[in-house]
Amino acid sequence: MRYPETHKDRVREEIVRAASRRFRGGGSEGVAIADLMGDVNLTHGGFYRHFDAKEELFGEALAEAFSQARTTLHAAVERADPGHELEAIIATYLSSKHCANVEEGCPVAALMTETARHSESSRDTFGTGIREHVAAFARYLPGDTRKERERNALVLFSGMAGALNLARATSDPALRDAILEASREFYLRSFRP
Amino acid sequence: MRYPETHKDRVREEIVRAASRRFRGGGSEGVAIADLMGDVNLTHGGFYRHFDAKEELFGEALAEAFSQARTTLHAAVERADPGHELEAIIATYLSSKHCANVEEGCPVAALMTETARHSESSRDTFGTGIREHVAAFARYLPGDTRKERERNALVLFSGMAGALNLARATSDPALRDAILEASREFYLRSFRP
DNA sequence: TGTACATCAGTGAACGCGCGTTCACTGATGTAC
DNA sequence: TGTACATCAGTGAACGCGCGTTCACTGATGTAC
Repeated sequence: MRYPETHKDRVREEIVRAASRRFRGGGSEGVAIADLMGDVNLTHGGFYRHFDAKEELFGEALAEAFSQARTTLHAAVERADPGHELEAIIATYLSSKHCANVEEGCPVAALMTETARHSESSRDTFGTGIREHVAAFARYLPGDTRKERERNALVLFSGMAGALNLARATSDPALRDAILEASREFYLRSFRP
Repeated sequence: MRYPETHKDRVREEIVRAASRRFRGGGSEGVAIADLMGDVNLTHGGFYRHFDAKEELFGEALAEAFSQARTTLHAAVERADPGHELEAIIATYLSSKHCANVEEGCPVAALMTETARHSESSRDTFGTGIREHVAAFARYLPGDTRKERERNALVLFSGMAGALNLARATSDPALRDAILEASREFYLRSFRP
């Protein structure tokens, strides 16, 4: 059957979005192409009308995840009272909700380790994502120069990603909440102007 | 051929040590049993004389990695001048050497994300490892009560693990060193009594 | 003391399964004439 | 206006490979008699 002109692009985007969620949840190796295509009600054979290889999709899914993460944090900042943006960033990132939602959460936390084993192109996407992320949120961190604020942003985001991962790795809910709360308090105290 | 009485135990330990390195380097899925057995000059068939399944080995390798990590940090603390133990811990953990040596490094940094997808037994091993680690090093952190010192230890180790992972994920050596140095400085400043 | 048998770590072929990738085919619609 | 052909997203069978796991076998040494 013949499809409307916009059809192919829309399907492609749907695949990328589905992959972006799935990969964050289970890693690239943990998700089969047939599963991904099933998410958008197609069969595995059609995959190669849209992508040359699974690895190509991984890179695009990574970029999509960074974009989503940025949108989420931006929204939190927008909702915050003026002067309390940093609190909003920390509270959002280290929330129980973010902890429970790997699939819709930060790609750095979810894919930090495994991206090292992917193609150079995917690693570049990861590096770009981080630089953009830091550039976008450095203004809410203390520091006299932009460079200093960006260094602080790197420390904050890498530290929070570690805390989030550790919280996710523990099976004891009490310990999980303790990690999140202790980290929220610590980073807020450390970086509040 | 018949082997000395201690033979089987020694081989088993060698497999666990090899696996402990390999799994940290490439994750469980990234390493085949034939590779592991090759590391100790055996073939894959013999594996099941020592373990019921690959997952059993993963758990033991994880425990071995925690033990190694603890030994390394203890040694660093022992070498430090009295009163400078925390500096030694931070400098060792966030060193370029640790960053470059995934295989011999911290299992939390290397396997945090993927352990969530393993057996309950392996996840328990991970949780126990973290609790022991925190209990062992909390005394070098500030805090009026043991509980407070342990909370600080959780924040410190999760934060450092995040920084180490981010450094490892970036392909740009300058950015990598910047992350490590900024984090060393930050955590030292934050936790020095 | 010598002989037959048991033991058991290790070998390597084989099995089975999952999964990435390929490919011949489908069928609805657009286009050429 | 009608007819033959081209297009191309999607289908599902098939291929090939890696790898976890199984299994019959090996062969050196210990043990029973």
